[in-house]
Amino acid sequence: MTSAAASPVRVRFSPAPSGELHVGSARTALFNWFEARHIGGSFLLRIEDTDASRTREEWIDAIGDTLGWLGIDWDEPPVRQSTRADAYLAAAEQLLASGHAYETFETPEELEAINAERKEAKLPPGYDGRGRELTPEQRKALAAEGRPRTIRFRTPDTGTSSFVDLVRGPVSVEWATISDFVIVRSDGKPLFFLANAVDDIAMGITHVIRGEDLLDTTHRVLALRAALGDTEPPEYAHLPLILRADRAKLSKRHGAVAVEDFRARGILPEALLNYLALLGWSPGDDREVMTRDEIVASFSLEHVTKSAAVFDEKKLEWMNGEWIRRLDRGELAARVRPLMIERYGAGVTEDLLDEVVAIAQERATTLVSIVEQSDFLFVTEENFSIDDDAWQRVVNAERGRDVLNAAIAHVEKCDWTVDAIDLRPAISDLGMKPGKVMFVLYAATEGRAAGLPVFDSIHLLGRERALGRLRAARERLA
RNA sequence: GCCCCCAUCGUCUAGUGGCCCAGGACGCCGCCCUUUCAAGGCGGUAACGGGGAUUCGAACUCCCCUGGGGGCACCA
Repeated sequence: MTSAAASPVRVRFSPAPSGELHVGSARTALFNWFEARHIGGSFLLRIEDTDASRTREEWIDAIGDTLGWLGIDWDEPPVRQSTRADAYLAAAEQLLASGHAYETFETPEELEAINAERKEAKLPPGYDGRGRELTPEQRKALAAEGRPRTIRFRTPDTGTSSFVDLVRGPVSVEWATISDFVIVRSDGKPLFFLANAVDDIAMGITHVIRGEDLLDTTHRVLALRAALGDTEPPEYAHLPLILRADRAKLSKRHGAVAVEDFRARGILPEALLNYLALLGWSPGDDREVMTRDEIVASFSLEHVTKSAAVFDEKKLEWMNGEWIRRLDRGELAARVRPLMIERYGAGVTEDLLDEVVAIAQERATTLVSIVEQSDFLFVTEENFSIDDDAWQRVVNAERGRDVLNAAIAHVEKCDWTVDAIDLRPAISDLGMKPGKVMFVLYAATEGRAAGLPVFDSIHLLGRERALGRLRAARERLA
């Protein structure tokens, strides 16, 4: 037995590049990374692109970008499985030679027939092992017919496969329920199980941390490793799945599931990382808003939960608001700037950006909400409009016209500072409670009944534009 | 159909036999503050799926049921 110091922890995140990075995958990546950084081990990246038909180059780059955005770094150059076919095929040959695997020659139609039979017999889909005892001559003859050749791993007929999962404890299954599975396809390409086993051995992976959807495959991979001569299998930790609100699996068909979707919506990486860390893990105390470093310091697979977790976007947004408040103003401005420029173009000056951020930071929940709330500053006067609900409230207000008149009179002659613009005294003079009628001013100047603090907004708008909008509202009301 | 995993407030979770007639957070509701509100403060609502067993004592252990999820293919 080697000591812990002699065998440092090595974990890997191994996405299949068949789309944008899903939050579930991101969570898996995060937990691996947390474990590595907590222990001081290595975090590696492996691109599982053995299935060329599902792989797209741009997804590979996109995954790297997304991980980078989250602040995840990796310690060695990523391994591309598509470049390692020789190693997998060599392993397959080794298994063939040792009798752990064998060649079969069924056509797709024949396999379908086998599955139909098995279904009839109430057996799980799979293979019936009919090719196991073919003689070399028979195999040669079958191949000569031009039949597809695959390589299958011979699973035990009896006995039990078991391993101890770091989060679930002992897990076992009867071998009789697992049929011989394909490790090399008829097109000569290796399959997941083989590539996985070979690479985990080659990369010296010590801890496999992945989603619970892969729990059952562990028995196969372990058998494969043993057949390949491996004597030091890694530890396995299967993370609970992330579910939608209706407890169905989180999928791309319903709402945002890609990390990039949340990024586009103005979720901060700090917040998403923090939220994801708490889906299936807790520090064991009451802390919730935690920095990456705090999470790394406290992380332990022992505190990983066993049951599936529902992804709660409301809580994510709350947490995002917490993070928006924690950033210093300059940093927040830097995060908002690109979104502002994308949306409003050159009109976004540094001064304006800085002021918008200053007044929005206290209440915002997403970056995008800050951008949206400041739209009234960038719209031209011709295009400025008040949304229908807000206007209806103004129309229904008892003394909307009086409020507008008072505001106009004040704004016409007051000093141009936020403090001087304060319209509360003018409204109080009318005998009204400012808080009750302020929405009239929000509607007139910002176009909606609620938004960024209105005195600051008027200040930002400038006297002429603000007066123009207030007067326009007064006229429209007449 | 077969196999595997899971089960505390609506949601994320704390809880590892007495500290629990179950704690925190989000959400929701109410009140307060207030320049609207998506912010802040205070308070409230709300859970151990059911049944057995073990024990002086069970949310915590065991069994059964129920429920939820996952896997099984030449996807990963």
